[in-house]
Amino acid sequence: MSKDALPGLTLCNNAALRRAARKLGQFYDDVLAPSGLKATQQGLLYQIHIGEEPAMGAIAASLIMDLSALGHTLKPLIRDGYVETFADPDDRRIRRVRLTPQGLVKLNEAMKLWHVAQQRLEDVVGKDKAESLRAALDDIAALDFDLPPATP
Amino acid sequence: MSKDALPGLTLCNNAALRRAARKLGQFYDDVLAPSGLKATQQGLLYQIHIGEEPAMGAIAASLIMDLSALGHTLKPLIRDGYVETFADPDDRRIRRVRLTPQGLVKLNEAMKLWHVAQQRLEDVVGKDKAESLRAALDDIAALDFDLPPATP
DNA sequence: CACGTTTAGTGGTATATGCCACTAATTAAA
DNA sequence: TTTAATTAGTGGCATATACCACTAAACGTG
Repeated sequence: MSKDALPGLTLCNNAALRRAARKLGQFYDDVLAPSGLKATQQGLLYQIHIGEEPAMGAIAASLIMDLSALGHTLKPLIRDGYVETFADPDDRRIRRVRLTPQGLVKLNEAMKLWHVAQQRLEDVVGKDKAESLRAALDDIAALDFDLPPATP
Repeated sequence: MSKDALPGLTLCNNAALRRAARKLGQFYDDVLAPSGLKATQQGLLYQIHIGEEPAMGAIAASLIMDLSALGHTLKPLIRDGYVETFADPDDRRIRRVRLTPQGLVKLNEAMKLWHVAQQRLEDVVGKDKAESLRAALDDIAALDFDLPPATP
């Protein structure tokens, strides 16, 4: 017994989620490491890729991420030349995002590694279990906890 | 249709996990806000509390967190006087951690709010579903992806 | 059309987390 | 016991993410 030195007592849904996220994040990051991308970056490039030059707000909404957080996360990818932004000509408030050619190459490279990670995980936990886990996580992501306001 | 502007396509286990973690984290953070603690901090205080003056390494192992990350996360809590560290007299490499009296007070305050969040979540998703989700997450956390090395 | 409001992003600040290099303390080996 | 290897943390640097205050652009109304 070297690992679990303390009782996990993971009764907290949020704590359990973060813990699992750290674990899984490390795994995906490890597998993706040869590409030089983190799993979060690969995921972001992918999200941009599947969108039609998505606006930042649209990406943030899809990822359930704060808009400013997205802006910050995007910076290293822009700096490294994988992504570029441009103002929407019809509404100059809107900034759209697209992959550069190098970004697309890098994404393809990372996707190969992603498949490896994804496959290895599903080998370990089982395809069904992984699928139902994702479904449960999507449920969480889709929840609507409107804090019961006084409706004044 | 204002929310999901892009197709979620959450096929990636890791992406789904992070997305759910952002969502749930925001919810717990919102509910805990009156205490001035983030959900991560409440969880960390709790983990310290249930341990017997745990060593940093033990806490990090329990939370599946990098040791240095734990050190960083601990800093604001030490600065705010909720936590203190001290060297183990039998092995001065080891730093043990404990709550200060104020830390205990703050934890109790935060736990009340935590119960609210936890309850509200379980009201929304259902107790069984929450429980099985936690079980699945604990499974993930307990996985052992030893990258098949060449075993030289 | 001028003014107030809403919408989309940016920049600053703070926490969360990880990796790496380095130090201190222990332990194991020669 | 003197030295090599292991263990526990620290500090620096980088990304991930959030909230807030602020700017700019578009909208809606009188």
